[in-house]
Parts: sequence; C-alpha cells; structure tokens
Amino acid sequence: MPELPEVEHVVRALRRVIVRRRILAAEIRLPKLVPPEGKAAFNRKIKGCRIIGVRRRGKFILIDLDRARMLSHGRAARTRQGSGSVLIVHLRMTGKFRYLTVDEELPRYAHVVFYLDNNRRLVFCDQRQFGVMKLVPYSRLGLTKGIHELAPEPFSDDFSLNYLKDVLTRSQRSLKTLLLDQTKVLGLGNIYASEALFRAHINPFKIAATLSAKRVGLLHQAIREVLSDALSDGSALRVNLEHPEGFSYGEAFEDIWQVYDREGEPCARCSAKIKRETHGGRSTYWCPRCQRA
DNA sequence: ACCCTCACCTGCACGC
DNA sequence: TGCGTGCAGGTGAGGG
Repeated sequence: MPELPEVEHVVRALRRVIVRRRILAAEIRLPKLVPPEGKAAFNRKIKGCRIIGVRRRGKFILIDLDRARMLSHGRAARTRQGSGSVLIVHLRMTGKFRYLTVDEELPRYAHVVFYLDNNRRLVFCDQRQFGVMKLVPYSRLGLTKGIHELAPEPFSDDFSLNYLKDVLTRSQRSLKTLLLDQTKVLGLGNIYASEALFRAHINPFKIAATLSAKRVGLLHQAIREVLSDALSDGSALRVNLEHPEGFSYGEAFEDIWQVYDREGEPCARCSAKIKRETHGGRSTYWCPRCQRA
C-alpha cells in the first residue's frame, strides 16, 4: 500500500511508541526475511539493542539501533557510530507494523515479532511476503544496495528543477514509468504518479525527454504538491499501530485522488471520462482531454 | 547504460 | 457454489 507519504506516517507512528525501547529478542517466523545468515545470527545481533530513532529514506523505514548499555544525550552521537546498526524495512505492497500488548493474539501473517522491554511487542506483518528487512552496520547504511541508488528526497534542495530537467532530458521512457523509478524521482508510486501527471496536465505516455522546460516546472511542482497533500493531516492515511489493521483511513483520503481508481468517472476539471490503461501489469489513469499531450 | 518483462506471494472481486 | 481470470499503492533479477 505505501508510497512515500504513507511510509512517513508509519515512521511517525513508530517513533511515538518504540524510540528508547530495548529489543529483548526477535522471533523470525518467516525465515526468508533474514537471509542469508539466518534467524540465529539475526537474533544475536539485534538482541539487547536500544532503539534510538526511526527515520525514512524514500519508502524505506530506518530503525536506528544502539548496543550501548547506557544512552545519555552526550554520548548518543559517539555510540551511534561506534556500535550502532540500522534495521532497514521496506513494506512493499502489504507490509504493516502492529504494536501489541503481551495478551493480544498475533495477527495473521505475523512474520517477525520484536519483544520490547516494556511488555509490548512490535510485530511486522505482511500478507504477500514482498516486504524486506535487513540489518546493517550504521557505517554501511549509505552503501547498502537499494539505499545508495535512491534519488534525492523530493522535499530536499537536491530535488531541484534543474535536477528533474536533467533526469527527464536523458530518458526515452514514458513519464509515468520514469516517475515510478526510485533512482530518478523518489517517493511516488502508482497512485501519486498518475495524480502528479494529472495535476500538471501532462499525458502519462509522453516521452520524458520531449517535455518542454515550462512543463518540467509544472511537473516538479505537481510532484511536491501531491506528496505534501497526502502528508497533511486532513487528507492522509491515519496510522494506528494498535488498530487491527495497523492503520485506518481518514475519511477524505480516497477523495483526494483525482484520477486514480476513477476509470469511467467524469474528470473533476473537464468532465471527460477518466481512462485507464495497463502496461507492465500496472494501471495508469488519466484524463484524455486535459492530459491530451 | 538503459529499458523491458517477469518473478516474487496471497487474496479478492468479477463473470461464467 | 465453484472456478478461472485479472488485478492489487513495490521492487529486483535477468535479458535484450
């Protein structure tokens, strides 16, 4: 389910409950989640670690861990580099976290259970088993495959108009495909890629390199707008780690989609019927009139 | 270097 | 009711 805004909401929810907790043990119920060293090695490494922070990079969740016995403010920076490690989690399509008391029954598809030092359990669930979990030394995070190739964060200065111009100019792919490439543009998924192109009045099948400078500007703005709209409290996914689903939807959430999942409905701008086309197994939604070119 | 297709899983909504 | 099909908010390996 998650694109960048949803991952950010999960990160914030996790931060509220697990920071400063110590992990007493990890129970791996789906062994393929921690290859190749296996369950025992993973558990040995993570046992006793203190959770000192939760961050996001693209759609990855980064849980910072520290082995040090005592964590004081003054020492945090040093220990972080010395003995720290990072638990990297990607939710892919159906990954979810739950935060449970000891009494609550494990949900279906509970693949990893972290036992915390406050009588709670942090559970990673994933129906489709696409989710990925990896433990790396803090010092190697930036070199980790999947992380180091990522494009700049969409709200950072590095994701500039010139950056986007440069990326688009050098690509012969369709804009929709390019927007899904996390090494080129970070954070969009299948929903927000369609939404950003709609907002910018640009045809999803247009070849990236052929976009005019002016329209690159519109797209750049649209990318940031769809993401920040989805991040704002009024219109986003409500993450509730104690809810049976791990989240619930704000009532306005799906209403903010202008084209996604609206095949056949009238376009909000011009009333033409929204179209859908699949290629590469993924649906693209667009308005054939106001996204003509 | 780029770009495409398929593979990875389970479940659900749909039509016959 | 049952079964087949297509689809699901993501990526990575492997091939051309």
